[in-house]
Amino acid sequence: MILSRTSQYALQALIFIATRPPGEPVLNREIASYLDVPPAYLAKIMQSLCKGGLLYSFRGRLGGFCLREGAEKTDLMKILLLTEGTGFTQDCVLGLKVCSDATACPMHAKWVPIKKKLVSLLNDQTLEKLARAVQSGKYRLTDLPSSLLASAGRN
Amino acid sequence: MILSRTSQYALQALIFIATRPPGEPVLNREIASYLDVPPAYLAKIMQSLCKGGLLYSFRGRLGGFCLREGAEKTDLMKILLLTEGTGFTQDCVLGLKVCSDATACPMHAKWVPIKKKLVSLLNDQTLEKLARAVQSGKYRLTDLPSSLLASAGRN
DNA sequence: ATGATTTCGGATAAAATCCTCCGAAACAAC
DNA sequence: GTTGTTTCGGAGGATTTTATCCGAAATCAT
Repeated sequence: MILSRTSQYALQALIFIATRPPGEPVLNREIASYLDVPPAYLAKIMQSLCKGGLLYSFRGRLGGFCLREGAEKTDLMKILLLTEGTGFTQDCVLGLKVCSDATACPMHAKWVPIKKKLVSLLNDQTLEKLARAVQSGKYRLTDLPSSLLASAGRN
Repeated sequence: MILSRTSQYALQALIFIATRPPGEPVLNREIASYLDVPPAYLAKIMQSLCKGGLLYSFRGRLGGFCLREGAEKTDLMKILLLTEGTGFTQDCVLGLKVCSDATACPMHAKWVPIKKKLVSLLNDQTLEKLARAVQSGKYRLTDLPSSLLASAGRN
């Protein structure tokens, strides 16, 4: 799997919040139920996104989470840095501790261009863009209802 | 991490075997010590590569593992199919069960081209090619001695 | 045959990831 | 202040991944 479940939940949740009117806190419960992910686990992830500086949180009635000012401009790379750690785009495919242009694994030369494309995509995609894409109705953030699931194909 | 440890060990081991004279079995112990990976764990992986049809194994004296006939032409995709499963290149980035051109997550359209590049690279790289690259001396299969490790940089 | 070597197969342990539970603190409404 | 709601923080459980151990089977040399 290319992204951990934690990362997938985090991305989904942040994009979802970005589709909502800014400044109005969204309940963890609401996010979890919309995305169909375990609420208690999502809560932990939300917590760490707060600590990571992407979200504000409010307790009690009218509480919930909302994006920090300017966080709509946050790109996926910044988020994944929080959830996957720095190695995610830096580590050698074959697992070598050191793999640079100077001293490389046999995949390095061919791998670098793909990695670069991946990184620039992640740097380019912001929560705002992705939220708009969802709002347009052309793309989904959640699974289809299971009644339709059979006919849709996988790729 | 983009590949599991199991996959990394498997790739390293297979490439290493491909650098050795074909038909002469290589000991698990030798592979593990050369690659500096846990021998008992590597043994399990070797076993599954045998079941996957990539290796022959021989017990007893003069035993060990060697590539099946024609396995030098095996591409990385075939190997990763064994070690990562089919989802590795098929699953949706955001984790949706169904994510196709017909009904997609907001990353889908931008993601597909990168995935295609990745898949065709994996299809193109064979054990033979990679083994040659190592034999040429331009590329390494193992970590540098730790005495040099500090100065070499990470990317 | 006997002994040495090596993989095989199953059980088990350790660590990481995924996930749950619960009491406490913060906050709003009454 | 009391009550209801929500996040916070810590503890713990479940599952998967990574890793170890050991007896058994196969193989070869003597």
